[in-house]
Amino acid sequence: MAAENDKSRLDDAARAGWLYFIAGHTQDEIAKMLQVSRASAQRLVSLCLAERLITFRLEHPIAACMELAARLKERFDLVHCEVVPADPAAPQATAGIAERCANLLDATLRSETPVIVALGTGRAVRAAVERVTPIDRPNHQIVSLVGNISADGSASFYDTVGRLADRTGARHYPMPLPFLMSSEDERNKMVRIEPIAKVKAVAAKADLRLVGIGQMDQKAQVHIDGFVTRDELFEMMRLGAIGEITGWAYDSKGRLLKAGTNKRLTSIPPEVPAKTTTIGAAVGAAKVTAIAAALNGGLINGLITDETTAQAILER
Amino acid sequence: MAAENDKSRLDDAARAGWLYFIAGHTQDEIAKMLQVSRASAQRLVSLCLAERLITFRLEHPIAACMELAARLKERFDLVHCEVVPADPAAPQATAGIAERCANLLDATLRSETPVIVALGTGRAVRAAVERVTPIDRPNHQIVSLVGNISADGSASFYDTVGRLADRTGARHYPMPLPFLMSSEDERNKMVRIEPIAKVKAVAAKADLRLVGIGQMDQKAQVHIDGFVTRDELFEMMRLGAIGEITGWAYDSKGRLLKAGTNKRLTSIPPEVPAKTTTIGAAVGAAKVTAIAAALNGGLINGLITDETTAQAILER
DNA sequence: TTCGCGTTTGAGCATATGCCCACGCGTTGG
DNA sequence: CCAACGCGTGGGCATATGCTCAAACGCGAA
Repeated sequence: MAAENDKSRLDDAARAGWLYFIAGHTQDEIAKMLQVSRASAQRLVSLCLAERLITFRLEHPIAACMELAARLKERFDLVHCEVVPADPAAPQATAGIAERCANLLDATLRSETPVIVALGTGRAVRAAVERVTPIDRPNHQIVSLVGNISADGSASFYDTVGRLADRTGARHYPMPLPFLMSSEDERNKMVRIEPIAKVKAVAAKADLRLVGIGQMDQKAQVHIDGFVTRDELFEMMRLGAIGEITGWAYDSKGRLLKAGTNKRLTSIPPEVPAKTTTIGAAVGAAKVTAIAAALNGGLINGLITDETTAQAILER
Repeated sequence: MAAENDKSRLDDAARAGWLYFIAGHTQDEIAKMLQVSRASAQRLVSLCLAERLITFRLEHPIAACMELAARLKERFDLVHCEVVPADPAAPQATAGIAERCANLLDATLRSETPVIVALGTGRAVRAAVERVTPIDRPNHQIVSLVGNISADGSASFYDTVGRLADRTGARHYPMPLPFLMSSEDERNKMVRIEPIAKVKAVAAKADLRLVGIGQMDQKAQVHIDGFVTRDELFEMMRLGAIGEITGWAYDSKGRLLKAGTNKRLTSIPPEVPAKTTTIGAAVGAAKVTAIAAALNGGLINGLITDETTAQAILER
């Protein structure tokens, strides 16, 4: 009896679901057709969903991305996650994620109330800034998390802060320091001087941090860009470094190293775990380990990546 | 440019559809996520549907039935159509359709305003009547479309009208005539006498006609039940009869024959094309041709059948 | 540059939906 | 046998949705 009842109820649920989703009738119409109250029709439709009698299939590449993003968000407890379709023609292309980062920046900067945006390193971040829609927001503040003077004394071409400020009229705070100081003592001295302390103070209040994620291997961007020497890189690798965010090297568990270049680094250190919305932006097979570690260590609480990379992170 | 735009628009539509149907967000939430107005979010979801980016799949046997019913309704312009799941154990079982017929009768009779229900022949109709929920509706009227006296002079066991009246307290009008008269003249005389004319008048005002559909072959129910002789049956078949409704034989195009037993038949003739809601109830491979012809000829404008039969009708 | 045309946008409203509550019916346990 | 319980039901309300319409926008032509 109970089974019979359940069966007929599920039949009705299926009927209702069919009429609702496939035939496109309203629940009122369905109620009349099935000779029940509208409330019951609603329950049947709802039951149809609950019992998974009906499934939705999205026939579009985006679907997989949405799925991956949802899983990443769930798994790593992220406040924000976006996965863009992989570009088969250019697996390393940052264009896709840069567009999304720009969109995120646009959304943040659109606010009328003053916001503080902190920027880290990375090609994606730089490309994102180029794509931000110009908008006049003089009350916003843009702050750099990393020194913009490279080893040779020239200003780094990663002048993302300046670029973004240009587009928004916001006040900006580049960090007028070399990436690395020559010693721990000197670093500690420098970060206490007034202009730097000011930058730190602003950064500490940031509403959004957007940072690149670098892998620490022979092709590490920090080395390629000349911020750390080959020897420094190898030392950090020996110490267990597998990734870096704004220069701060961390190991495979996402723990910041307390040695090597990290002791001489002028960059503003990440919060651990991230409390401020801190979005990592990175793609590529080489970065999978670094991204996963950053996620596990709570160095970031948001991620923008592509389909291939997202897949790899989840499959680790 | 246009293509690029369209593509990104479809991407957004897919995103919106995913968020709406799969993640279960409201359109308001989606609007915020995608940085558009709620109205636009609604447009995106709607576009997602229109572009068939998303498809619904109902994982339930009922789904196929609903689909078949919709196609039958469309193809033959029916006012009502139901297809019940085929019972693999008993392909000829009328239980399923009887239940639906009973449901239809229930629904009709539940009305407080007086209704007139006309009943034809058929096992499904008889079984349906047995399943009708008793309800007190003394103002309704139940009228028979066929004579209830069989050839041997006894009252037919198809006393569906009486049974249904018992269950509803409705006034009922059996047709106190033999199924066939001995000649056309006699038939014409009989149908003009007062009690019969009254039945005809009531039947003409019926709100619902529920009729069985019989095939005209060697296993024709009208012959098995003794209403027509073997010779009469064969004559009708020779004249092109392939089916009958309330005894009225028709050909493969659904045209009523103007010869043979039809000239001596006392049953109330079908409207052609059916204007009153006239529901045919029948299942079985043997009846496919007869049902299809009745549909094509407009002898019925509604159908209750099973999955197998529905499939066969559509594949003809 | 300005004008006009077609498209897209967001406010607002009528409608549909989801959900809470009190009720009634059938079932179970004492 | 009755009371307590669970479950489904329908009414009613707050919210979400679909749609209309006027305004803004972009785009191409003069």
